[in-house]
Amino acid sequence: MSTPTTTVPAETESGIRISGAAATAGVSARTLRYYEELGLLTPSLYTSGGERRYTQSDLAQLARILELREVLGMNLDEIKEFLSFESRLDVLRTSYHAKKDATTPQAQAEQAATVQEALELIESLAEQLNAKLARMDLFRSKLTADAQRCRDLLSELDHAPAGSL
Amino acid sequence: MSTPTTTVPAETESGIRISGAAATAGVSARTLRYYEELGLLTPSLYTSGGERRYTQSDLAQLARILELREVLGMNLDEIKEFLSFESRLDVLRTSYHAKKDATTPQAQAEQAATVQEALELIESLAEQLNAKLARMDLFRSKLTADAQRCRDLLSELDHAPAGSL
DNA sequence: CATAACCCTGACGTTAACGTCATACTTTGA
DNA sequence: TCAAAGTATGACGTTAACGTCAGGGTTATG
Repeated sequence: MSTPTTTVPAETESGIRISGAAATAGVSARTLRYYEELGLLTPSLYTSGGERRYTQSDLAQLARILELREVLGMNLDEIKEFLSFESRLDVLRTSYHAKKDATTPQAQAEQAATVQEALELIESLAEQLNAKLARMDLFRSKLTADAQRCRDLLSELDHAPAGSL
Repeated sequence: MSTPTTTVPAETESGIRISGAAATAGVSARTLRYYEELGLLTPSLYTSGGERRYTQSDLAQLARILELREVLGMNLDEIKEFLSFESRLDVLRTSYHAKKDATTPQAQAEQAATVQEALELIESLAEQLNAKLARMDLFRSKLTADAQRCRDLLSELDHAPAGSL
């Protein structure tokens, strides 16, 4: 309300600092630097002094990376390839819908090839995923059966009070 | 048909040799030796000369280990712990059903504790598995959606012949 | 029964994915 | 403005899960 005496509440240069980003993602700062080194996640901006500042979308990207790693068990190279295809596809989609077919036939052919490649990657991934899901489900049913047998054993042990016979 | 002149088809000392076992399991001989070193898989017998010979049940055990590793993403220590609980449970079950409650109350309490522990391990594992399955399923649906969008894009590109407009 | 084809036990090498530490610079908050 | 807290950049350390190689026995087989 009064004269703005440069009393901005926080963050001289806005964005999340590296340790904050690491903490919210549940990883270490070293991990973030390492991912950047591999080209997996580059912070949206740097301060003039050279510090990394992460945005929300950076954090979202990071979450995706971690999901690919933890849930699908991909290694960082596979993740990089996957992300690369994804972003290439995104570029294609937006550019395609923006400047509707103002492209040359050669460019169109290239685009089609990229999409084709991405489609094949995705389908192969989906196939592997399905196979894995099936095996995991089978394993789960075995597990629940085992658990039931444990419970049976326990109730037997309980209902045979001390030294019956 | 004729006199059996010691013409046995194969294997002086029976059992599968290490490279054969490794080949059928799709791993290396080094891996089998390593697993033995960690106490994960000990061959059922050794020849007098000191060579490892694997049986079918050894191979089955190996297959389980690999499943735990590949499908569930366990590391070898976790696998060892899991297998240990499983075998302990097996011992309990058979001994319990054999010499029906000829045990002391203390032994019974111990058994119950072991079963309880195993049950908890199994349930926690099942829980983690379910969580992972859910996340994977969600990922799968995203993947199939992506694939569909790829196909849409492709058909658009195809049906716009060269430089339409 | 000789010999090619395996196998044994060390023991050192390798790779991915970070951990840790030193040194020097930046940012923040009183 | 100035100290405390955080950060950057090397660079070396670490761990799991094997790979690989040497030197020397063992097995299968023509």
